[in-house]
Amino acid sequence: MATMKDVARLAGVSIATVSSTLSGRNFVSPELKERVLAAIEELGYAPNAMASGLKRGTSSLIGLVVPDITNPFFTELVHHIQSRALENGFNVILGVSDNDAVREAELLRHMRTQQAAGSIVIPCGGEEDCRRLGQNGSGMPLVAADSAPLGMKLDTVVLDNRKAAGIATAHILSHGHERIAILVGPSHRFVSHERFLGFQAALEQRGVAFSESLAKRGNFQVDAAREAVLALLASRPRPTAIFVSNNLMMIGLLQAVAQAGLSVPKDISVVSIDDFPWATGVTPGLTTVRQPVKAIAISAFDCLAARIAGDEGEPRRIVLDPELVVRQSCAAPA
Amino acid sequence: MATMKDVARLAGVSIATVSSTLSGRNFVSPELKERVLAAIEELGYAPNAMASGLKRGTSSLIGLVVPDITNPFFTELVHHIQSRALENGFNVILGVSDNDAVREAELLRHMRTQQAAGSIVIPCGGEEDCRRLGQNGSGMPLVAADSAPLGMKLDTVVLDNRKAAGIATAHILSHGHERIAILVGPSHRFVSHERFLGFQAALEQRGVAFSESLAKRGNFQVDAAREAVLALLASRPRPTAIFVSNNLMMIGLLQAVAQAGLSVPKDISVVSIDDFPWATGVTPGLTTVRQPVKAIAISAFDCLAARIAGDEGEPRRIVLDPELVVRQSCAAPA
DNA sequence: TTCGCTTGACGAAACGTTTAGCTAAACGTT
DNA sequence: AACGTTTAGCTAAACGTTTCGTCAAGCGAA
Repeated sequence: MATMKDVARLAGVSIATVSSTLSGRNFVSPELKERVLAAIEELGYAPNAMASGLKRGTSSLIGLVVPDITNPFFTELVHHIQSRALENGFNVILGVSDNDAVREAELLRHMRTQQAAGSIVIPCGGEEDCRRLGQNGSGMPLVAADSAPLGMKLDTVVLDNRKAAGIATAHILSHGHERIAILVGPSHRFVSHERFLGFQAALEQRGVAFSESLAKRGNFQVDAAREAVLALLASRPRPTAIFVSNNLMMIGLLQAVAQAGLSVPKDISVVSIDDFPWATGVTPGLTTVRQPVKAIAISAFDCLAARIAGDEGEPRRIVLDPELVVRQSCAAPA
Repeated sequence: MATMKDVARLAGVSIATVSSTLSGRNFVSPELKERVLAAIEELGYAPNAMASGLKRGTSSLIGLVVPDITNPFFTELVHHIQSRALENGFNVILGVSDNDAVREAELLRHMRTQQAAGSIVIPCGGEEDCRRLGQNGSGMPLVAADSAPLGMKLDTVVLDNRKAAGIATAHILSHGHERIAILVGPSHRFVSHERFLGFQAALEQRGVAFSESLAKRGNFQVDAAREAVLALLASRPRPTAIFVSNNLMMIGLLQAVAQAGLSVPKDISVVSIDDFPWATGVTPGLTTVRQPVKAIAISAFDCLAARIAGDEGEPRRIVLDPELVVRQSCAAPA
């Protein structure tokens, strides 16, 4: 592999001149510049980011740690963060924590070892684990996105979860439903709690009673949601609508409804949080609350970039607004 | 950020001893080992992969370049490659080429600059672009997965695309269909071509005529597929079944069928290549040909790992078998 | 005691960059 | 002509590791 030394020798200049040519930090005469570029071309020289990073004490890598890349919401987030990073000259090291806080911490150590200039994490743990993230003494800037509780000593970028649940619930209520069930995520997660509160608040505002028996607390995954919905569908009186607080649980719901031989929205109305890329491919189209995924991604990256550039201000919290996407899965009760 | 020097000073040993303790390459007495570990703990020392990589002339990074991370098939591939890599002590730099061969090449240059020990690429281009990948003179080992044409001078890991199309088509034929349409991907892509050939061969074997008017050539994307299917559904005599040669086109198909007020499989049967994580969430369940995603991922990584370890053998081609997953989207014609 | 041998630990030289500091040539002033 | 000033380009010292060769101490054998 050719090095600067080789380029310098071939071009008949010093390595400092090669370096200056490449970085543009010092003036190099057009004549030498040309010779250097020709030598680079001829040797197929590519700079060595490790050497340069070592010397400069930083890298153009950022870490990105997500709980589960197959969840389309996270996939899209990764996608947007990656492309924003690329536009800004950064490469992304991807880590999948698999919803395991221990692995998450381990991956962040990896990022630090790789000298990542900073990292973005979508915390998978409960509030306790998140608090530990906040005490990241590593010196590597860290930004938490999506499921960051209040009070982390970090920049955080989150959805207004209460509002998201609120507009979903309000939409259901506006069709005249009164027995509305909810699928809640894992109780130790901040996101679940917020969405649950938003749901309750919306009911209360409309004067509709909340019944604990209609609240199913699961784990944000497909299977648990299916079982929960089967139980709901078997109960009497059956709820006429279900608010589903994330996308994976929506899949479980669809499975359960099909299995019970019922149909949406004739027998039961549903609205969920998290839009799907394929929400338009199913019949009926699913009414969902869309997160501003791209805006979350960009805000998170830009926060991180600011920290990398040396911003030392107080931790910021950016809260973004959801948007209701009305399709056909919510209708008036039978 | 603490360095080995700091650790050495605090432990009262040389940096060589610290290095030996960490790498285990030389024997260190238990006593010193303990002092070193204590110092590491106290200082919160983390090794600097750039320095070590620079010295050793290699890194524990691998590049992974995919055309489009939001396609669930690629998402899953990324997921499995990432976890296999992690198990083997590698971190993954993710690059999304966005189906652009220029960007793909650029990303591979990035990987090289970052001193990736090797890269896995899912080529997005046609045969011409792929051939260029084969002449990668960079010295960085490269493995192509999923859509690699024959004759690349690279290790390749691919699905048996002809067989995949064959078993899908045979399944359709076994229900008695005779007017079978096909949605083909972009014609310059090897994968499309192979799947098309598999389709034709299966028809021929059963003595069913192939009609060019029932072959719709698209771009593997949702929108084009929807339009193509709308045209097919409007044609008379209408085809009774459609073979869809990838997952995104399947979404387009579902949209078109809903838009035309028809239903699967009553009015039209469908079978597609690429299973979806949510294929079970739609009604009716989609009959698909599943790619052995995990096996592809593992093979690709293991090939790369062998090259990184110094394997200098001839380029290998690993061909893996598809599997038919029967659900409810294919029935007898009306 | 002396000699070689083993062994745990160390010193110092790389790895490929960046960059501070220097040199010498070229120029404009007086 | 002598002087300072500018400037293109160079030299060499880092950056934090790994690793080769060295060294001193401890040991058994002669």
